[in-house]
Amino acid sequence: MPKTAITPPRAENYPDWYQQVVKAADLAEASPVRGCMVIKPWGWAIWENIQRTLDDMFKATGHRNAYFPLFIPKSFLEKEAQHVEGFAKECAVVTHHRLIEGSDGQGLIPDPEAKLEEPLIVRPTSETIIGTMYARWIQSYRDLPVLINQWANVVRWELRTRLFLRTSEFLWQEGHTAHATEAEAVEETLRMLDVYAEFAENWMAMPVIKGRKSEGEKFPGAVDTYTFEPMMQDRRALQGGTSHFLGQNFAKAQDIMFLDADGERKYAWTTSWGVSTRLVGGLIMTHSDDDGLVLPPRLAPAHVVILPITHKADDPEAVLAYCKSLRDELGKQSHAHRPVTVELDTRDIRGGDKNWEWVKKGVPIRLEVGPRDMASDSVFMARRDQSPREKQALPRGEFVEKVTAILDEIQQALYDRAKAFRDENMRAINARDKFYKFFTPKNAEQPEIHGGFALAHWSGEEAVAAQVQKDLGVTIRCIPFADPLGDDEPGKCIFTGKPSERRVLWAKAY
RNA sequence: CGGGGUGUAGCUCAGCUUGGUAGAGCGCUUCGUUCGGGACGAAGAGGUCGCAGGUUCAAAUCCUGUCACCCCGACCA
Repeated sequence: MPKTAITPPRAENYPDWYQQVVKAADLAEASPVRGCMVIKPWGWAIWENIQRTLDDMFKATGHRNAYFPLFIPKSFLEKEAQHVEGFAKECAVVTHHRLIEGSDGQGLIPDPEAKLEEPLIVRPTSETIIGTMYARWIQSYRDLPVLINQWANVVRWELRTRLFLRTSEFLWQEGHTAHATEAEAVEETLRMLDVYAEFAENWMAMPVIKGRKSEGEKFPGAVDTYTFEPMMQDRRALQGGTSHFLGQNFAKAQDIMFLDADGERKYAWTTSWGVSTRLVGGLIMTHSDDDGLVLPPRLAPAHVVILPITHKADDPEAVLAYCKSLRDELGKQSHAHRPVTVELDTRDIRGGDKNWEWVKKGVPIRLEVGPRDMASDSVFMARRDQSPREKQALPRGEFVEKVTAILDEIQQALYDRAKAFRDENMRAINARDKFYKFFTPKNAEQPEIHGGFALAHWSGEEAVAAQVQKDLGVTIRCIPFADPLGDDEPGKCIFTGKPSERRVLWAKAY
């Protein structure tokens, strides 16, 4: 029997560990369609919780949901030059609208008679189609701001995919707003970045660094891209989500104009912002351990799982009844705006298998309830943030009363642990050779987990950043709003010696 | 799109060099013993060996073609 539920452990082969966690928790699996995944019920339930929470936050900041088409006429994509350049090479294209029987057993082939006049692109993002509609809707400054979000799937034909982190089709939300003034649009962009960061930290228990993307890393067509970057347990950064200030670039490309109070016709200022199913990948890589998935209680599909131990009870039905009443009682408690959710696992499989299955699924609290507990009116509890073998007996009443507090404690413990890990692996670096050493594995054949977040001065030259990326695979993750180590002073670029306004965050990234 | 590799049972793979018509482990089903813990024994179900041609008395095995997938790069939420 392996010492841990997941083989290999993180330290041995991190990418493989990740795949095994996804598989063991039954979150998703590869589908027959290249690069596209099937999200299974447990994974989908996590996504639903993410969606619900974010959706509430979007509504609370004044946004409404709407829906725009999956297909975008090719010409729309062509309107914004940088935008085309950024996305053209990874688009799925629809060219026909009918299939016919081919000759010689070719099977079905596109009907040449049914070729589309203009190809349709499966949206890689919806700025162009939504902007086109905004151009129709916006006439006057009184029509502004337009604050709309859509939950949708998008397709980017990625060459290499990984479950949740990068799939050809992925699910996301994309907010698209239009404003009368630049200041308002910038404020919106930053507000939504804050919403994301708050969600990441308070719900996902995932500490993040907020900042602006460098020129080389920003969204195609944006004036400024803002991002939040958490550290995964292999010390790489994950771009959690982005919020873009689009200036008037898209408004000009799509004629989004309004008549202002001063009687002048002006271009609107637009923003867009999104997070995707990639967050599930981030959640996994932030908290999970060598025994599988670890879920923060606030997003867990189930808070508590009850494992009845009935095999040697005189009266198994009585144990089950005890478990059911416990479930109902717990369900009356609430945690983070939703009722405490309880799974009662009555399946006829071995207790050990059953227990480990829920360990691997990451449920925050497991309760073993058997005749002994029933006799003493107690429960036997194990927490997912502690060792799988660490269990404690608690009086039933006390447990029910404390369950919310225990869940809060687990939520906090996960955040603290993730933050401590990140802080341990983040440092200011003031010399080029130290920087290169930091990001170079000791064993090049089988690179161990190394590096982390480096805060180093950089003068803003893209060529320098490109060279670093080429040498080390390290990129500028963001120009932090506030230096996470507290040094916001200007200095000199560690690569060129040229003046630098502030330290920027460097890391290997997903 | 470059470089490497692999397609055999639900999964992981052996068999291929030296052709003789299919194997293991895990998983699954049933029974029994166990069990506050990922146990053990017995019996059983399950594959036209990616696909199409060719060579041969005979092809998982040799040849040709083709498709798909994986890994490493480049690109990317």
